[in-house]
Amino acid sequence: MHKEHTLTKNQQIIFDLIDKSPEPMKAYSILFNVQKKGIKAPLQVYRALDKLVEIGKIHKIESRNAFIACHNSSCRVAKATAFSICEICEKVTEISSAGLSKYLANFKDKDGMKYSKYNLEFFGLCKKCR
Amino acid sequence: MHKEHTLTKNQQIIFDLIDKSPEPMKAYSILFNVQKKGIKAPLQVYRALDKLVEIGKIHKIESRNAFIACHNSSCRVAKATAFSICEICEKVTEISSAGLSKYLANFKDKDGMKYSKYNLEFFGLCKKCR
DNA sequence: TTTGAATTGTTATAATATAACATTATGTAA
DNA sequence: TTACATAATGTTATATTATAACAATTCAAA
Ligand SMILES: [Zn+2]
Ligand SMILES: [Zn+2]
Ligand SMILES: [Zn+2]
Ligand SMILES: [Zn+2]
Repeated sequence: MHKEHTLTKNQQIIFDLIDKSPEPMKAYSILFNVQKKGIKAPLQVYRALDKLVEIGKIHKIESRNAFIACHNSSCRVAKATAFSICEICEKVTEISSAGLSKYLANFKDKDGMKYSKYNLEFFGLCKKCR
Repeated sequence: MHKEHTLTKNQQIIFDLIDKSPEPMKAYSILFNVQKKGIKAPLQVYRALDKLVEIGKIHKIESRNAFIACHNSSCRVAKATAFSICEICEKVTEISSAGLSKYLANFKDKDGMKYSKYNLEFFGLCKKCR
C-alpha cells in the first residue's frame, strides 16, 4: 500500500477536469478550461500534469499528447499501462487485463532482461465506429 | 509480399541518416544534419518522415518524439512495434519476438476486440547502465 | 502525350513543452 | 513556536515539435 497523495489546489482543479472528461485532454485545452479558475500559464498546467502522472492519477497517451484519468486501481504505482485507441473517433480506453499485465511484466527480451515499466497503445476501431 | 518502395531523393537522404544513427533521431536534429544536402525546411523533413513511417522503413518512438530505422523485417507492414528504452542512456532497441507479436496480435480486450496495430514501449536500464 | 497523383519548395504559423527566477505555502525538527 | 528545508506557485520568455497553405515540379500510368 502506498501513501495517498493530497492534491494541491492546481493539481485538484486539473485532475477534476481530466477526470470528468469523456476523452483524453490536451494540455492547452486544459489550460483554456481552467483559466477561469486562475490558472493562467502553460507551466502551471504542465507542472500539475507532471505530478499527476508521477503519482499515477492520470496517464499520458503518448501517441496523442493527451492525458486521461486512471481508472485502473492496479496501475497506480507500476506505470505499466495499456490503452486501446479508436482511429476514427479517438476514443481511448484503459485496458485492465491481469493476463496482459502478467504477460508483459514477465516478458524477457533476448538478453533475458525484464521491464516493469511499459506503455502499450493498441489502435483499431471502437464498437461504434466499426 | 508487398511492393518495394523506391525512395525519393529527400526520403533517401533522411532514411540514410536515420539508418546510420546509433540512436533515435529527432526531427530538428535531422533537419540540421541534412541542410548541407539542400533540405532546408522542417516540412521537407516531416513529409519524408511521414512517408518513411507509412511504408515501415522507420518507426517513431512516441515517448521520445524521435525516429529509428526498422531492423525487424517482420514489422514492415503490420505497424505492430515494440521497443525497449533505457531510461539513463536513452538507447532504444526494436524488439523482434515472435511470441510477443503473437500474444499481442491475439490479445482480445473485454469486448472481445482484437487489434492488429499497436505500439509498445518498455522502459528500464540497458546492460551498460545497470 | 496528357493527365492525375505524389513530391517538392517556401513562408508562415500552430501546437507542445521547458528555462529561469522570484515568491509563497507546507511540512518537519529543534 | 521558530527555523529550516522542500515543494508548489506565479510569471515572463523561449525552446521544441509539427502543420497550414499554396505554387511549382516530377513522375508514372492511361
Ligand atoms: Zn491507470
Ligand atoms: Zn470510434
Ligand atoms: Zn520495425
Ligand atoms: Zn543505458
